[in-house]
Amino acid sequence: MKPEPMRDPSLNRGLVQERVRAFLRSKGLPLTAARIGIIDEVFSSHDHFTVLELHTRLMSKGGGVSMMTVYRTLPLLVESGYLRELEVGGDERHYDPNHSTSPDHHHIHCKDCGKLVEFEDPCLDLRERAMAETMGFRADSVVFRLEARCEKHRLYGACNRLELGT
Amino acid sequence: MKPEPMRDPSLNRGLVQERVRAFLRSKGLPLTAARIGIIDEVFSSHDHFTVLELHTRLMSKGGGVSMMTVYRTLPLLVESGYLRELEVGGDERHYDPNHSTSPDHHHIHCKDCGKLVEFEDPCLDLRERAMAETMGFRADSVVFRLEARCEKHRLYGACNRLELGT
DNA sequence: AAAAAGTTGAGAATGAGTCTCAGTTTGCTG
DNA sequence: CAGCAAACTGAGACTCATTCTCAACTTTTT
Repeated sequence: MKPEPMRDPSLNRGLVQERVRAFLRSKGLPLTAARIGIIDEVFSSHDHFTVLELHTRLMSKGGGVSMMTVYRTLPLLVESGYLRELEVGGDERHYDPNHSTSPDHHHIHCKDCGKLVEFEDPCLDLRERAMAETMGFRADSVVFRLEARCEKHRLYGACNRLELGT
Repeated sequence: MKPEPMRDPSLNRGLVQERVRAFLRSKGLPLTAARIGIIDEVFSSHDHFTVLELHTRLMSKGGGVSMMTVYRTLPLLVESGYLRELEVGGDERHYDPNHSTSPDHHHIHCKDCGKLVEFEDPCLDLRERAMAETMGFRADSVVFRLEARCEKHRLYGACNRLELGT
């Protein structure tokens, strides 16, 4: 019996795109060509990206948008709840378009290879929620990040769903 | 019966300062006046600080050191294991001089008030270690950060030692 | 005490992100 | 469909933390 994939592919990206557009409409914000292009591109894949990477992807597909517009639009998508801003150490901002399909996944960031890996751990999730509540925080943007150094290539293995007791 | 304070004040700072100096010596690095002044100031209190804050403190106490030297020295202290670099979102780097006295504490960062709060949670520590090992990481620089929005001033309450079941 | 090795700091450079403002697009209303 | 107010866009200037450079200076060694 295989473990389930971390994300449910049936929750398709087109639906997410539509929901984000609806969010903008609900805020009374014009749905410009630039915004549509950015939304489509952001939610066309599951990959994490930086602002520059996204801009490059947009340019290569002919959707000519300036960096400035990308910088201005991404916070709107974050506000919609469908995009998450990752806080990886370093200069560049990283984004994660999987927030809606798998809200409780976390990240491991390896300082050596720079790789970002996602994982799930229901036990950690419970603990986080309990802690946030106990301390009077809104659990709204709780972030767990495991910052570590991996030993060479032993990194890419059993990264999903630990089966530890408790 | 009061809860114990999070840090043990008996592990005095003078000892930490001596250990850090020994670390530099062991690396064959000259113990210059600038480095001694920075070490003394960093480990003279338990407060988190930014590079600018530390520099200001040094200047106000007559230890005239340039920002450049501060920038160059702090990574050495991090390497010694007695200083920790915090990864708070934002432009400025934050440091935490409590790594040696309380290595397994974590941080809550409130985006509204900007406040950094430390807390301990042995359950989370175990979980972290287990996960790091399972995934083939060196547990050496595991970091847990709870990034959240506090509801006004409900933040400052039961921040230490949660007593949740398992 | 002089040479070798490493450190220091002022100022220039870098680079991600922000600001500005003139010109354009959007969505409404008649 | 035209007109218009309100909002968006982008080129380039700007910010600001951090890094680079290199000549002058300490520290340590011989």
